[in-house]
Amino acid sequence: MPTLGKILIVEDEEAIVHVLVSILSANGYTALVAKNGSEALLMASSHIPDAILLDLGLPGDLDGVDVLKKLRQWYGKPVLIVSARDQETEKVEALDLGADDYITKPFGSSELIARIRAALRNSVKKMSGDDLPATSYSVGDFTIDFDKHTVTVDGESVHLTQIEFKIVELLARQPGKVLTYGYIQSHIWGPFFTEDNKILRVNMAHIRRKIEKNPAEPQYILTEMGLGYRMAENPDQD
Amino acid sequence: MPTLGKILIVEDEEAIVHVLVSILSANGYTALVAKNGSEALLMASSHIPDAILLDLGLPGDLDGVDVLKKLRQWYGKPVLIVSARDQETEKVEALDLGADDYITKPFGSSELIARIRAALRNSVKKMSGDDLPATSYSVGDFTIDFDKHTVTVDGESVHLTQIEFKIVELLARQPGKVLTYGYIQSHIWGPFFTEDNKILRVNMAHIRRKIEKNPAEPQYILTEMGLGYRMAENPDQD
DNA sequence: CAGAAAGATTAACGCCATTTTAACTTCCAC
DNA sequence: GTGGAAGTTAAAATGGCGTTAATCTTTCTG
Repeated sequence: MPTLGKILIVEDEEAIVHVLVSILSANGYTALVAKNGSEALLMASSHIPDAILLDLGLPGDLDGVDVLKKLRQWYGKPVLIVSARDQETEKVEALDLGADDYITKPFGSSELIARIRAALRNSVKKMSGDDLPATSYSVGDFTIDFDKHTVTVDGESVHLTQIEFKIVELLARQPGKVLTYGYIQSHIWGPFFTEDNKILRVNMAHIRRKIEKNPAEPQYILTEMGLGYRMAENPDQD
Repeated sequence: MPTLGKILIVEDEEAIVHVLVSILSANGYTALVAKNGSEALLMASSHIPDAILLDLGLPGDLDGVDVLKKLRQWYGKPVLIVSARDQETEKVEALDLGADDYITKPFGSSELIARIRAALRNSVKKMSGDDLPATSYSVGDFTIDFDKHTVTVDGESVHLTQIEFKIVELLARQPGKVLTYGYIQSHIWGPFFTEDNKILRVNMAHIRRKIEKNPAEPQYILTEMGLGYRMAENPDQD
């Protein structure tokens, strides 16, 4: 029987490694093991595994988050985080850095295998990138055309600058979903955006002054305090 | 008739063991028995039961809490605590360590079976997740969408603040399971939360005022006195 | 190439949603 | 009843967000 894929386990605790290896091999996967950060990067680059199981609590100079950052610079396949407690902040950080899923100990063998399978499946889907269909989005009297790079309110065309348009487009491609400040900023200004979000705030003020009838009570782009912004959703669609 | 599942009973008192075994087998389950901690760990790893009934008051070097800790490093299936008296601190500790539910002696056979069935159902649901983590949860007229960060009651969208949403999300990701005050607080306010839980109480009042039809008799988020809160479970759903 | 215009970033400040504190009431177990 | 635990409400404190204006940078244009 051919192997279903090579999985790299990055984990320092012997006991956990043992459990993971037996689960993986029992389900047709080949397991590789790295016990610290630098070893993980080495093995990843030499063996190019199909997926990586990464423990965030690693010993040594390179911790889990560092490894994830380094990996994401070139490694396009799934990285699943395996973490002891599910600490919200850790989880958000890891997912923001591009982790594909987050598995909390303890987990059953079937859950682990299911997650790995799902991640592999999604990665294949992502590669063959078939979808990017929507060419425009509308709510109420607001319309944005992604192709033509135009925005209209009440039939009146509105001029937005580069950055302003990008922000609105980002939001309008996932209407109804809250996009965090960090998420928006990383997509507009690249991965090395400043911690502070005041630039985003003034851009939002500009956008609202242009597209909202009453900027004090926005109807198209809503604020989620402490989180980010949300594009209003059209109740009829989606 | 095929068995509904293997249940491991960890209990030292002969009489109780006898009662439990007869209840279980009368209801279609296969019962295994371990009389102390090390025996329990051995049987768990060799037989991989579908659930474990664990008495906290065990004799020997390994007490119930120790067994639970060890189990939780690899065993992902339900562990139900069976405790003699209403020893609240013990129960809180066990729940914090990841126990799935608790049953207080004396208990009726129907209660025992109901709890076991619920635990097994939840565990199956969790495992069979062939896809990524659930994106929403509903009970009755209440729905929370984890992705979109929205909550609706009776079709009406309800606004929750950052902290309020986090609390509800935490509960809704493990419906039916009691989350202790300490567990909730550590997940919302980080590991250095204050001993007192009055802030959590205030937040719960706000949440209930927004989502419950009659906050005095909550139907979605229930209070477990001395322990914590529990999200109502919908027995009918998928 | 210079000067102007538009855009992007920075700084400062006031308001208000959110969070926390505090005081009190109600509920439940013994 | 009594005492501890949970629920409720209102007020104080905090900090996040929106906004305006000033400064710096880029692009456009004659």
